[in-house]
Amino acid sequence: MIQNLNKHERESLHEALAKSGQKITPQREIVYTVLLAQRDHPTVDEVYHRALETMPGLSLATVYNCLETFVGCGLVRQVNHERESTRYCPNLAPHAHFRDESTGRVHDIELPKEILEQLTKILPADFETETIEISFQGRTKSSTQN
Amino acid sequence: MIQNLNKHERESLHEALAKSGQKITPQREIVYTVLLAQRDHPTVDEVYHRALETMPGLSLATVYNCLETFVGCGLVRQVNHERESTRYCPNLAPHAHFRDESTGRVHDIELPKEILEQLTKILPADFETETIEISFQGRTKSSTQN
DNA sequence: TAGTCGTTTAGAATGATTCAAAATCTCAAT
DNA sequence: ATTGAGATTTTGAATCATTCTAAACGACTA
Repeated sequence: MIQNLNKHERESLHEALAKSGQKITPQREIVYTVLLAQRDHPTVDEVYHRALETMPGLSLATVYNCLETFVGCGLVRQVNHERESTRYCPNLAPHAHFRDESTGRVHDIELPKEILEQLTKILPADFETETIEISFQGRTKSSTQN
Repeated sequence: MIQNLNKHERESLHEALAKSGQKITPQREIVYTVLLAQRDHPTVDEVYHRALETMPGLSLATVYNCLETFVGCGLVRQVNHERESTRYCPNLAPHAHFRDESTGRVHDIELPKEILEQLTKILPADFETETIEISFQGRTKSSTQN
């Protein structure tokens, strides 16, 4: 059902973990695989249930741990909307998020780097940015459920 | 300690409530007053404790209710960062937020409307935006605690 | 084979927020 | 002024995502 990681993906994972001095474990591989398999910004719980199919007995706490690890080593981004459960996104290119209020789905929106540059310019001189998050909220008209 | 609302502020409040068919109550006036008195993006709990000084006996649930009401009628904006407690902001002009990681403080950043316009342009044609949130995360260099 | 250290696990704990039900208040109409 | 209907407030319990704790496990090294 869920494809294994390909060579390149496995390498990213191993490299990122190694770089921050952490180990490769079956749990981490599966959680990462689940994230790549369906890039729909799943919640922890969704990741957990998808991963259970491959590894019954996996615990929810481990999924929390794995995802936290990935965020820590820059493999994955967190996506928050209001106070809803945190969602996870393996897209590392700079992008914004659009949350469709009618479906609850989150879509990635490509973010031209000029806009990012302009944004950093509106900050006072002594403000140093580490992260910029841009999120849209609204509805899609046609809703061809893309 | 906390100034009363001035004529204009009181009007905004009454008008906004009236427009959405809701009543004016002492609790709502005080909560709104607290928000205007110190525009430092307080959490519900902070608003609650500040308001208690003027109205002992006020309940936390009421503060939740009032703030929800204000958000509902567009008087106040919510500000979320990661999974921290929601903060509240009575600044209605379009602006972004900068969260200083070293102090935890949130600063308003004026947002030129050209940028907002550009942002809406990066969306696919059938995406209709209702809200755009932009938040920076980082540190201030000088930290003259402005 | 034993020791070390990071990881996983289950379940308890936390903390922000929401809910439920009863008491109270506001305001328009009398 | 008084009343009544409906909105609001209050208290305390409930919920839910997330974090914590402590024990078990595993991989690797001495």
